[in-house]
Amino acid sequence: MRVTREQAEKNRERIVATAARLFRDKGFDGIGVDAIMKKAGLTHGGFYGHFASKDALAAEAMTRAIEDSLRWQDGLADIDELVSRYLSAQHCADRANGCAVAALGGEAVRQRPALRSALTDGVRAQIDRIADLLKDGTSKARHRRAMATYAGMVGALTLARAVDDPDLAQEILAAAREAFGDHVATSHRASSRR
Amino acid sequence: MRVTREQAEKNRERIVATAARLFRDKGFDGIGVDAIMKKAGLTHGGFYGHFASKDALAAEAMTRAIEDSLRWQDGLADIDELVSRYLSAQHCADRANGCAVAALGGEAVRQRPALRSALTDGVRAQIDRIADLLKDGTSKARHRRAMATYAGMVGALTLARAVDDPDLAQEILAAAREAFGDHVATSHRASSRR
DNA sequence: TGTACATCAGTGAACGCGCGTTCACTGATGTAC
DNA sequence: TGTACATCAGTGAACGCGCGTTCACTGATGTAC
Repeated sequence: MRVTREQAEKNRERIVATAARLFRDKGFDGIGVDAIMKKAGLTHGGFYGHFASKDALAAEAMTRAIEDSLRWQDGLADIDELVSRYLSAQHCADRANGCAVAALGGEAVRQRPALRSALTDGVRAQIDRIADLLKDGTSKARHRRAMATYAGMVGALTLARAVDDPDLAQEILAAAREAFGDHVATSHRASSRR
Repeated sequence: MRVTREQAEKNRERIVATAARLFRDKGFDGIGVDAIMKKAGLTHGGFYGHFASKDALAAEAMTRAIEDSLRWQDGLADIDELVSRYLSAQHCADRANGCAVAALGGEAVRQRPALRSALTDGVRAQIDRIADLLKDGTSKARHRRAMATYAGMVGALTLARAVDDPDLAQEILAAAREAFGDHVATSHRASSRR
């Protein structure tokens, strides 16, 4: 049954937002069009009125997921707080609403160019944001440290989620929080001056 | 046609070894039983004479992949060399023969317990190995630094592979090599003494 | 050592299910007068 | 503003392909005598 244009647009939005969460939670191959549409409160048949293919939705969903993962950091002015939140038990447990790069980075290599491009934009944006929070050094040096810090964050989250022992997971998160918090960002600077 | 028991055992081995490489290259959902058997020089029908299911093979292949990814480090006595090799352009390009944790860590959450358990063993072994290469500090402190270093390595490799810009990928690898090489392992120690 | 039979590793056709995609249809919305 | 018709968002059945799994069969290996 037909629906207002406004409502149709809202539906489309909801599909993208739902997919952005479900893909992060279950992976691109782990969730189907049918399940996404059902979760969005629609039936699968209408899908192709909104998107050319599942891949096309995946690319849009990745863009959305990247936006989501950056948004929670808005207003954070402290690298230590950023790192603590990123490496929190909460973020570790909540794949669906967490960092898209950590959740989908490993699968992205095999996805469409548009999707990889969206992810790359997200990586760049995240590196810039971390670099902005590092106070000392040239822009170039801060970006270098930001890349290493971001790598540490993504890796620690990936490891903590992959491992089947909750204690080990917590140890990894704690070790990374200590290593990549601001006091070490400082020591990185010191070492790169050597 | 029947084959020597010895040959059958070799075939089984080859299936596991092939799968260990193909899964790392294409992901668990990205490669089928048919393709694995073909690559191993057999036909798919014989598969279930060797394994109970694709999942069962995946668990064995993960164990094998973990062993592979640890073996190339044998004889390395220098943390800097370990980090350099792990974060080399070569390792970045060669998913199939590289670190199983970086290649499959993101998908492991959704796999069988046996597979996750194999991966967890691998993570522990890798952390121990890095800790052994760090010369100063208590065992506990070295393990803490090893976890952060390993996280940085896995994250940097994941990011470099995920991104669609080769220049950015190289920058990330270079930044991580600088940050997680031994001179910074030293500065980590310094900072944890603060 | 040689022979006869049982075993069983590997083959390839076939099955069945899941999932991406298509399509005829419905009925509410949008529009022309 | 009201009426008549065209449009089209969403529905649900159906299609077709890929893939994990099964199975009857083959013929070489393994074994009993």
